Amino acid sequence: MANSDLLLETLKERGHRMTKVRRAMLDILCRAKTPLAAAELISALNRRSLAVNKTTVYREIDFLQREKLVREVDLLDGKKRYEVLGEHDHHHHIICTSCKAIRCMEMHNDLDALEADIFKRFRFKVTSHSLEFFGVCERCQ
Amino acid sequence: MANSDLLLETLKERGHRMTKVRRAMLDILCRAKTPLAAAELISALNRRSLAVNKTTVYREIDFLQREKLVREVDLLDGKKRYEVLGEHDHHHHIICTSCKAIRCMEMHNDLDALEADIFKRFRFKVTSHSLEFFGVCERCQ
DNA sequence: CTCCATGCAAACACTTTGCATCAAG
DNA sequence: CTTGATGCAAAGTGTTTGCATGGAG
Repeated sequence: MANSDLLLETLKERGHRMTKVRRAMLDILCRAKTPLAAAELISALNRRSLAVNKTTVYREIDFLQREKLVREVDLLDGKKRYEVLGEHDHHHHIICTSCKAIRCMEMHNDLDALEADIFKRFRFKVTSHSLEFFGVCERCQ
Repeated sequence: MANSDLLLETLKERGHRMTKVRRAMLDILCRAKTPLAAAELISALNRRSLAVNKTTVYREIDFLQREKLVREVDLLDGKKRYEVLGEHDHHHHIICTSCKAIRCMEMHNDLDALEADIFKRFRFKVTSHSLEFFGVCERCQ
């Protein structure tokens, strides 16, 4: 989705170290077409002949989240998933409850009006939202 | 939120048994102002002097979900939460990332247009969605 | 050389399963 | 009685912690 070189540059500028795992994880996350769970990340790393420990992966995910380069997504399948937080590629997910396929869906300013309304009604300042759609894909219908 | 007697009646009509735990859980879920996690349900049951095993609680939650009386909600705090699925009380949640307070927010036909659009674009039939807002509540700002 | 990054084992939190017993209808 | 509900212990799954070692800058 995004360019991992850009993200690496960002981290460098912030004074963070560049390691093989960090580079690979960012690259994998950037190329992923759907949010990845920790186990999927580990598999992907292994496929690149990187035998990374799960602890490292979880810690790196934490790090990338703290750096605001990655965010957590919950698709109600019992594990946390992660995706890179691109500059402008705001999107949501469509999950087929039959075949479990996940697909992303671009959207712009989708909930701005709603969030403004929430502020008016509750003085609650929305900083993020999660919005996922569940249903049946064309093939499974 | 909803009336537990109504739900009990529904279950009875479908030929299901009525037990002390089932009655109590439905009542607790109906009175809850926010979705409850399994541990919270157990505490609530204990407060009513019902010493219920966690296995029973998880199994009852499963049952109520299969019966479409309860649905799972994920508020990104690491545990599944559950709430009764009222007839017309479609709502979403607003979660303060500072004090963790949860509040519900009524909404009507909120995403119908979006879901119609999804069907047009992907032939994907949306059956449900999850939408939660994260941010800072008035008091924590 | 100094920290941050990593690996390993063990602990943790939450949820599920297997099997024996109990109780609603 | 029959079948679904319950309890208990144990296992399962995903994630986190403590501590020693390794590697980037």
